[in-house]
Amino acid sequence: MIKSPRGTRDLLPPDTALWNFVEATVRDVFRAYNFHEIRTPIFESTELFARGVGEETDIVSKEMFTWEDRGRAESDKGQSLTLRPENTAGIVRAYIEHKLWERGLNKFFSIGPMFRRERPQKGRYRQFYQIDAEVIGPASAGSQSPARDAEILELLATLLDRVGITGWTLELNSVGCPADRTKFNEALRNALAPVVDKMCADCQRRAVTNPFRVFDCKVPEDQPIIATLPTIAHFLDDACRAHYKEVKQILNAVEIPYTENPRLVRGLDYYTRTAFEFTHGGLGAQNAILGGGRYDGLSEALGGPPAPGIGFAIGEDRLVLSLPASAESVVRQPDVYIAPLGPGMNREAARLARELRRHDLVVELGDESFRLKKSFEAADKIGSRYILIVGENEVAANAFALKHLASGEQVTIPRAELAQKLLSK
RNA sequence: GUGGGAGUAGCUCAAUCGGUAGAGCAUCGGACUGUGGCUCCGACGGUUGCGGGUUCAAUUCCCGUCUCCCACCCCA
Repeated sequence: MIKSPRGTRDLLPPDTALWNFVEATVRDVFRAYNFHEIRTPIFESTELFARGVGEETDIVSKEMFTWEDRGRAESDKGQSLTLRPENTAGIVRAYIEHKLWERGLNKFFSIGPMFRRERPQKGRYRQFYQIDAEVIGPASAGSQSPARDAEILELLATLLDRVGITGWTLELNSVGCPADRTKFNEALRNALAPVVDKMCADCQRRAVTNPFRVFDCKVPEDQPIIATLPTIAHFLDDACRAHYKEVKQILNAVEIPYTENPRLVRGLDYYTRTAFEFTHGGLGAQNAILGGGRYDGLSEALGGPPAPGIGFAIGEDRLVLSLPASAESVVRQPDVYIAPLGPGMNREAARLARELRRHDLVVELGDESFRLKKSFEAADKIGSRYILIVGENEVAANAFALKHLASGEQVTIPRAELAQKLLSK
């Protein structure tokens, strides 16, 4: 049997209804904040991600689905292409390619699949879905304002509330400018050097490869040491510090609760200043529903003009996993099951179904070969409100037996009044 | 990529010491030819994830492999 490839999965009804509910709600929220949809390709040139996300990141160095184009044209041959592992680089590429700075401030959202070649586990798939938003434009259009950061965070709080997720936590930090991070990194290495041999094996490795990660250590014995290490907050320059402060003050003004986490870092190279995550229990080790931050230097890194921006990516799979159990039944059930009874009745049933569907009723259609009992069972099974019997007697009288399945109440109703009856509760 | 656990009918799970693979639910049919849900009866359903090995005999023991789950790593 051919199975779906590792780390991919089929979304089936009724789960798809839940996904559609989430996406419809998300679109409503974006509309209120004047965000507009952008759709970019699902694969891009490999170079885009190498430069945009960063050669040294895990994503680029070992998680991308990459192949070489076999195109016949010389210009295509050997072109290295990659299934997008994230969406920000592609959107910034589109910003540059279409000279979107001419439009001032761009507020985009996008929903679609991303691909990373990781080992799957709960809430982590090789094809997964992200709901992205990006605010990008020239600084003169206000793209660098802390007001944009706060608006994004307030939007997210609204969005999670609207889809029905409770118990989320907003974790907030500022990772400063690249220069701040260089200074911090150096200070961290210096602080670790004399104590690292007293720490666990993982930390000893992290101290070399990625000192930030030492903060993630869960070994109790290491905590006193970690408490003494410097945090990025001490290394922010005045402008970054002021920016961060203003973001927090606006959040206070709009009453969005947040937790400052000076140890929060993000894995993609392009982040500057504001960095954030919304976390949720019940997701196992992958507890981040979404993450994001500011990327003031990304456009230039990709060969574009200066264009500060901020964005986020929601893991839609994780968002759905975080929904309360009460969110399960959002499927609209049929209003009526039409039961043709006996030879030649399919034709009349089809005409009736067509009429009723024009009134925006949800109609399921049986088959004339079914015994009436079987039609009833089928109508029950799909949860239809009514069953409509189309037999010889009904056709002759041009009036049909309509039975309410839950109450058992049955009436004979003239054809002309059918739709009205079905529409009225 | 590393470590651990699990894989038996569509689903949830049994199967004693290695001895011909079973139940509930679901599906289909019948009791019941134009009136459902309940009940009863019956049927269908399996290369025990896949491949190899040991054995008279493997769902069971061994090896490999695939997938999922958990953790690491990392991220959404």
